[in-house]
Amino acid sequence: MARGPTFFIRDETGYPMKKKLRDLLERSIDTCIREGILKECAIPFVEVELPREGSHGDYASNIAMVLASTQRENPRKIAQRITDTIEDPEGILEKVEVAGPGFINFFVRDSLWVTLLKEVDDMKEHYGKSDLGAGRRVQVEFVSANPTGPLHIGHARGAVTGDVIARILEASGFSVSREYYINDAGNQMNILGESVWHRYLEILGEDITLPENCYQGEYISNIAKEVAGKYGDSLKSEAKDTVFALLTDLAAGKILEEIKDDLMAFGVVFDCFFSERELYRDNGVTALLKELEEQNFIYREEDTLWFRTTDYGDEKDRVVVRENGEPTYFAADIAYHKNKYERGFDTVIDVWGADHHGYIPRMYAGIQALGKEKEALEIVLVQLVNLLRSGKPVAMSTRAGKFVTLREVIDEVGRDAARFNFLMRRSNSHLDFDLELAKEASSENPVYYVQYAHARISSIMRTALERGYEIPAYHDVDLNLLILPEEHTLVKAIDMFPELIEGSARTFEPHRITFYSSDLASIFHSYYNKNRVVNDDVELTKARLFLVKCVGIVLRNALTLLGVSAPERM
RNA sequence: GCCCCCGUAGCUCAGUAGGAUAGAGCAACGGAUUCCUAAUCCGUGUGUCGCGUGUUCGAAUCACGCCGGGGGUACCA
Repeated sequence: MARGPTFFIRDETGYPMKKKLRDLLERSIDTCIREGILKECAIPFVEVELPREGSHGDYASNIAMVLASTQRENPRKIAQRITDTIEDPEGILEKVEVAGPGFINFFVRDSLWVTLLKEVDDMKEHYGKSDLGAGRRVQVEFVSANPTGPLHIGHARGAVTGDVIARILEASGFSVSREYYINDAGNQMNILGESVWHRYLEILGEDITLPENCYQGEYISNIAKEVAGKYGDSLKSEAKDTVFALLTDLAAGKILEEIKDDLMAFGVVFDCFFSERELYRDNGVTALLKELEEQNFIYREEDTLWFRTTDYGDEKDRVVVRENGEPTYFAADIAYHKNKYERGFDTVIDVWGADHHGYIPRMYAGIQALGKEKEALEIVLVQLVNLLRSGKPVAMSTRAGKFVTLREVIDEVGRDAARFNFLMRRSNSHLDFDLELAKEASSENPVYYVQYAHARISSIMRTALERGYEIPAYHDVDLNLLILPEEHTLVKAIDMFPELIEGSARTFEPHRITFYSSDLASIFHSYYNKNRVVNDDVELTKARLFLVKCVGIVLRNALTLLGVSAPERM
């Protein structure tokens, strides 16, 4: 389970049926206490869950077992007392049973299931959304790759993960800003300019040996060509400092534009690209460090400035200004986060590659020195990707400029398949990304499995229209005709969608949506193969059309959250 | 050495807030299409949930200790 439980007030939502049952239980317990059937106590959070086993009812609660210790009483007895006291004025329940060590199992009346679909029909593309975030301002910062080369596949997973977290939070009622931090102030930028310089000389016919630390990719030569085309050999006579700065800016600008294009093609759009250079404007970083030094978060050792990160659980203190007077990346990062909070974000989410996990303690130290609570920062780690082709590792070397770019992945496997495949694992675990598998249009590729379910539903709707049916709304149909167990299974799955999103939002776990969409598609495909939606019975057809329409809405909503298209035909 | 992540079926992985008899896909084998899309479905097996101790009514899940894999341990970014 990831971080972030303090993000929400706990039981604010819950999907409709669970909420109803929770209310019944809470009222019953309350009554028991008032009438002396149970001892006085604080009522804990009442959990209602979906039992694995069908014979355990539609829903179950463990509340009696939770109460057992404070009540000093056999949980089965407590369960029985609560059960006996339950009032069910709406007539939700078929029956209630006490089972096992003290579970309370609820069997919901058949006719009630289908009423849950009204919400789906009413809300349509908004079904599943909530107002949990209550408009709180959240920033998600992700990708943030140096503008020294095109995005490669290693960046892709972070890009999708951050993007979908942002989408999920938006759907949960947060006001979300997506941000890309451009590290354009460090030494790597000078090397970028230098790299272009050497290629420029090469194009002008000089023999060069590229220094080992320079970027070697072909894109550098392409930029150099443009430079040569524009300036001819005039740059050779300019002062080197000026030329390097010019080349750096020019290259970084070009590369950044390319990065933006690639991200756009990947369905990832940022609200803000924040330049590290901004932080240094008006001596911003220096001023902040001085302030922190006065507050004793920072101490001086000869020419070096150290931050007391050990005060916040870090292994050792960290340098913020080097002996040579250059601030470290960490120094800029403190200033950057200060800037984030000054812009009014209540919570800031950093999506990092897992190889940066060692920076977590110092970042938390940083924001606490700024006077923020730990809760104001959430760090989501995304594990690295193993790129494969037909099961074999694809060798990559960033230094030599040999890597598979994001653009190439999108071109080869497609945006939908790429995105979906990156979300098929928890961010926390390593991901094998197989290019051949990802572009295969078959049952091996879950993205098509889900999309196919959606396309199939669209097809059913087309057939129905051809045969003179209208796509029914909730009040047009007799939902009591939906009596099959698999129809109830579908309704239950649809019903849990809002809570699923809530869980994903709370834990920053986009993969839950991926798994859910596969599950729902599976239930639907099975239902489809077993039963005819458009059949000889007009009323039954209408009822099933409505059900299937709801499935389609939820599939579409789930795919939309993943940034994956929901095709009408395939 | 220290820190973080991972360890669940032959393989890749889920496991929703500690719940009842542990799940899916793939792989293997056998079946399903007069009719809404076969990119689909149905059936057949598999587990010391890495090992151990503890916490409690109850542990894959929490705590501690081991074992194995990966990553991090810069005045690099």
